[in-house]
Amino acid sequence: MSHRCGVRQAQKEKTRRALLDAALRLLEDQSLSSLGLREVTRAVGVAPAAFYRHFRDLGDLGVALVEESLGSLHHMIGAILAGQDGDAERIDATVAAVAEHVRRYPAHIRFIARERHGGVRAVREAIAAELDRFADEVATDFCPRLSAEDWPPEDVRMLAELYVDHMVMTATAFLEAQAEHPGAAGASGAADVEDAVGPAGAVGPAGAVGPAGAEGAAGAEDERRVAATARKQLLLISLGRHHWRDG
Amino acid sequence: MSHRCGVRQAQKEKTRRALLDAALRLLEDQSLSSLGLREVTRAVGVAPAAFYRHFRDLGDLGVALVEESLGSLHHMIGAILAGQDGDAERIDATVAAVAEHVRRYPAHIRFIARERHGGVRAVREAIAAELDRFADEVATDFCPRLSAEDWPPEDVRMLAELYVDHMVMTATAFLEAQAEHPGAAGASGAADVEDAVGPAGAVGPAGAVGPAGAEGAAGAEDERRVAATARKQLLLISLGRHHWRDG
DNA sequence: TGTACATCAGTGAACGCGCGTTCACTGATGTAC
DNA sequence: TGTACATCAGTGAACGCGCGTTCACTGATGTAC
Repeated sequence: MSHRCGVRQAQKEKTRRALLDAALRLLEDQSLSSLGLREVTRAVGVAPAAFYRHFRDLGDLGVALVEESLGSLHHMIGAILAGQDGDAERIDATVAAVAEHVRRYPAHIRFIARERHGGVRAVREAIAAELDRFADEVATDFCPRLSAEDWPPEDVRMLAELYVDHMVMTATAFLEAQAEHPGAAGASGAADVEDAVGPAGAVGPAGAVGPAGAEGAAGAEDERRVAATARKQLLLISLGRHHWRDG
Repeated sequence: MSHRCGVRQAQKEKTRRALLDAALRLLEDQSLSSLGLREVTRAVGVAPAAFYRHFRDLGDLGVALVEESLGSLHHMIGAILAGQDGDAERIDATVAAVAEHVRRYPAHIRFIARERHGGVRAVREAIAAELDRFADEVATDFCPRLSAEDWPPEDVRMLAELYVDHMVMTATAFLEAQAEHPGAAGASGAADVEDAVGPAGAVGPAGAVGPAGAEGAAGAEDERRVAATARKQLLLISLGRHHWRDG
């Protein structure tokens, strides 16, 4: 048997990663259902037939990209929801974290936004399932806070879904704001996108959401506007949440 | 000159409509960037070359579909926002109207949801511009209510964007709920989709959102759940809105 | 009303092209003894 | 350690196919007199 062997396994994994990365890059300018198998293998530099050693078809590759794209978000949100005290602080931290995430993994976010309602059923369903799990987590993290006020479970779920949808909405808005100014700092290739600990080039610009921002000028302002709107909307939702059980 | 002539103009318009309708139907199962020109002309029953008498390319056709798909929503929302008194009543009316709209024009809504972040730039931009106009209208309709309480313009805009995004979100959720049970009543073809005054077959099922509902069974319940969640979320937002200027 | 000419929506054949998939193969890596 | 055999990731050629676009054309509709 060949489970957990050595060099060959590693080389195969390397090609697989290259296929995923190349596809993700190509998907910045088109949707999955118009992406070509030969287009991907050409970008990687392997024969078209090699594709089939890793994926059944492009839908299969798409499903793999979904898990990769949304997996990293889980930890981020969990950490934020648990760690903060006041509403305003938690909201600021959340919006800043979303902005940073979009900066670091723009292609992943674009992929999710594009394929969430895209033309490939398997991918749509994978995204829906993952976002559902997301809402579960948010509900669980909020539950201790809310059940003390006697929130029925379906109301907790309702709130969690509102938060998740708003997060996706905000991430997409950040993406569009950043797409306006192509001359940004974090113009990294597809290679280092999966390093869990981000490269230095990706940490810097995230700080620019705050005071600094010697960037591509036009886009940074859009980004601040998106952040301000998102914060206000979350604050308004928080106000509603506090008065929910009043009457 | 031939402006506003007779038979020939009418025949041309008829073919154009057939192309739009056929494309919209085909787009229920795929995205615009994977739709083929020949696929559309084949469905209509004309030669591929005939397409160019009406549209430059499929992106051009897509932009035409955007205006058609979102145009009908303007009147609906305006009428609802202006006409109701209490928060709960207005919310109920809005959610019911969105549900009915999705039932009547499912393909239009699916098209907007799919192409809002899809692979064709011109179409994305057309949708963004139209949704922006939407937010303007909502802001204008809400302004008299809110400026009495000294809402700054950017806060009004923030709220309007939240409402528009929530409406798109809700419409999409209804769509997915209805997609679960294909045996619904309003299974009309692409032909009568554009009649402003809906056919009898389309008015019926919309009423089923309320008490009745002798439908495809599984999907109707999903739909009620989506409606209940949307109403609660809008109610929560209303609560937040009322307390917004408190501090 | 009738005739001669202009317009132009739709035709159908042709083109070159890149697609997804298949197949027997090669040769480096892994395994057994 | 050395040898003989097995595995299997990647090759490259071949296939049939449908694509978008072009072009000169046809014939019904529209216009001028």
